[in-house]
Amino acid sequence: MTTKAAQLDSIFSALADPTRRQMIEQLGKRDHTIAELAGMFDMSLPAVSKHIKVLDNAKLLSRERSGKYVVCHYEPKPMKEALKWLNKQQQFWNEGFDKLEKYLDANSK
Amino acid sequence: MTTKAAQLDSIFSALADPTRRQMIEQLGKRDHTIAELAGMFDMSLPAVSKHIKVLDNAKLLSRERSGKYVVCHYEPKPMKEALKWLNKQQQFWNEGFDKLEKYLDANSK
DNA sequence: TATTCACTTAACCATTTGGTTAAGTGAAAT
DNA sequence: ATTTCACTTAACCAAATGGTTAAGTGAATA
Repeated sequence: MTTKAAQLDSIFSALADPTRRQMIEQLGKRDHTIAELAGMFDMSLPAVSKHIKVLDNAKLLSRERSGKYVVCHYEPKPMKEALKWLNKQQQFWNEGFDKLEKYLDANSK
Repeated sequence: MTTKAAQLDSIFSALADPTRRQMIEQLGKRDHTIAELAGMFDMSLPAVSKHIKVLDNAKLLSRERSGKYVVCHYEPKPMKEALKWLNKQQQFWNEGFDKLEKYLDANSK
């Protein structure tokens, strides 16, 4: 199965915002409640809630109710999809580079 | 020197659009003129020109005049910056996972 | 049961984005 | 010199983004 474009759309646009990248960085270390995340950034709770929603839509995190708290948990799978695309791109580029190198080698005698 | 947030902003938002990702895929294989790229996508030249500009601002490509043509050349450096961030994120996450594994190992006897 | 706490949703606003068509520019061809 | 080709910029538009404050919801506490 190949990654759908729309999936990469939501992943890359989720990662395009510095606040959201920082949130991911924090969640990579451990789970956090929304209020904890809000405490790290100088913006209103609704603003934070919106960012979380964007990350949730991109499946970069999952939310779970724990009593009156909502705990956010980092989900690594979409990140791997992004890495896959970037690596593939680099690989193709390197192949092109290899071709050039081979050409240069073959004609350098 | 550490990658500035604004740099990753422009890279990830450039990659958030499917048309621009396809352009990068094509340019990864070989250079193309603007008109060639335009031919691959069902949109006006100005629309293509705008996308190219976004990729140029993110330094994912360079433009050079060649007679009356403008040739676009793929630049791999920003892609490496994106890969660096994603890998770092995965690495931290894996470290956390290792910690969990170690804990489980230590308490499994 | 009423209140409070931890969010979420709604309504609003300014800015950005991604497209359009029309006008401008610079090199090539006639 | 004029026209044509390959863009680029300008002006416009609708939709999306990222923030705000105010109102709504669901679980815990008094």
